Amino acid sequence: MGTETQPSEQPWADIAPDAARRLVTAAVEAFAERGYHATTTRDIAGRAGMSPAALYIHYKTKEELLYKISSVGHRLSLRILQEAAASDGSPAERLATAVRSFVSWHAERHTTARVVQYELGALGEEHYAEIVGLRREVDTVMRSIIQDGVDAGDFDVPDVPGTTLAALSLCIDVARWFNPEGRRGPEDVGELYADLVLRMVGGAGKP
Amino acid sequence: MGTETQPSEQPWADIAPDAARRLVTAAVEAFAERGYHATTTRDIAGRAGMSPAALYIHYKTKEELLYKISSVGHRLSLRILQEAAASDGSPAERLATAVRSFVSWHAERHTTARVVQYELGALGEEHYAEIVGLRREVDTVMRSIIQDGVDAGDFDVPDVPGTTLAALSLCIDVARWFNPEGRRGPEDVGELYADLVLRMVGGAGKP
DNA sequence: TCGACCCCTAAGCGCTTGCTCAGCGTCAGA
DNA sequence: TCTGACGCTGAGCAAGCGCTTAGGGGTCGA
Repeated sequence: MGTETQPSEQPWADIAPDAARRLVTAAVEAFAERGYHATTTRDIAGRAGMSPAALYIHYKTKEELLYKISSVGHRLSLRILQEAAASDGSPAERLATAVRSFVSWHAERHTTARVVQYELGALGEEHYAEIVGLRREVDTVMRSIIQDGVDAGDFDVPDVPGTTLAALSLCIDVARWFNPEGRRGPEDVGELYADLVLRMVGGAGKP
Repeated sequence: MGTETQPSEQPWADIAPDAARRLVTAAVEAFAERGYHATTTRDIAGRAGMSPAALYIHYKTKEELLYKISSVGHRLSLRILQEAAASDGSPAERLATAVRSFVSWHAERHTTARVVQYELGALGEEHYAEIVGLRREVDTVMRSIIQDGVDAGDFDVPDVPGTTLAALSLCIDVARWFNPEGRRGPEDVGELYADLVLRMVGGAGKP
């Protein structure tokens, strides 16, 4: 709940000209609310307090804005997962940390995460291919934690790729349903989900 | 794998004039592929082998098509869940059956499910409210199975609403990532997920 | 004081969108 | 043979889309 979010978790802090940053945050809001295709460039510019033409001074196309959001968002969430995976502790502890932080990022930044996770299909071909590469890395990190637990004899997992898929799917889908007005805060969901994923790998009571 | 799908699981079998049915199936394909907003009425009509104007003889608007798909799809998936919940057996067996059939429907009919689960936001206000009601029923059914297991002492679940949310989220997200070309068939995913959800409720080895 | 530079806007272009409408062919019943 | 209902098409309308362009108005160093 009261955990202060690090600046690194605020995705757009270091985007260069002020106007460009205002445009990204406006686009994130709009894309998350209505979806990429239902959002107009006029709407984005309006939310950023500018005329429609101003958008094209900072970004070549509307798709480039989406790409920027998707790229920065994917890299940030991947880094959060990697840091958790590289931390000290048993596989169970690392898995719990990974799920907790990955999930609470998806909840805390659920507007960004929604765009990141659900608007991939609107990217151009090359941009899409690049993002798919990042997603594969996410999968690799999660699978390696689970595999470590299996190798150490701490987890009981008959199907490692399948369980990895399910665990990531669970985390990612938080972006879809999370409601900041709801009873559960980001940290609460992270805690709940860390427990559930530990149960899935059969390593709940392990050191 | 070889399990024959009942006609009831083929959502559009009983839509009245042939042309109207061709239009729904064309719309499902198009919406699932590109999303509602990125799909044009010309595209839908084209896939159904008709001129753009023909669409409006059978459906008042493009949104009405989406509503039809969403309504039929939600009712069907709800019924599948309800039937599993009403079956004989221990809570663990009923939960496994529910997850297995709910998940394999989402995989088997993943194009329909994708529209059902991810295009809600494009519905008009009244239609949206109606669909939200159906979704609440889905939640109620799943929660009651889990609660039964807790009451019977078979499950160990500290947070019933939270676990219900997670279990449904897991099932629903299958529609997003499922790939019919992949190694896992719908029945395989159903089996895997039934096991994982049983682990989540701590009732894996129970009668 | 001046010109160079950067941001920005007003206006609008070409195109696509959801949707309409007059009319055409087909076919059952009289 | 005529008639009316039905299912459909070709053509097209108004509105809105992504994006462009010409030019205005600040803020600099010189």
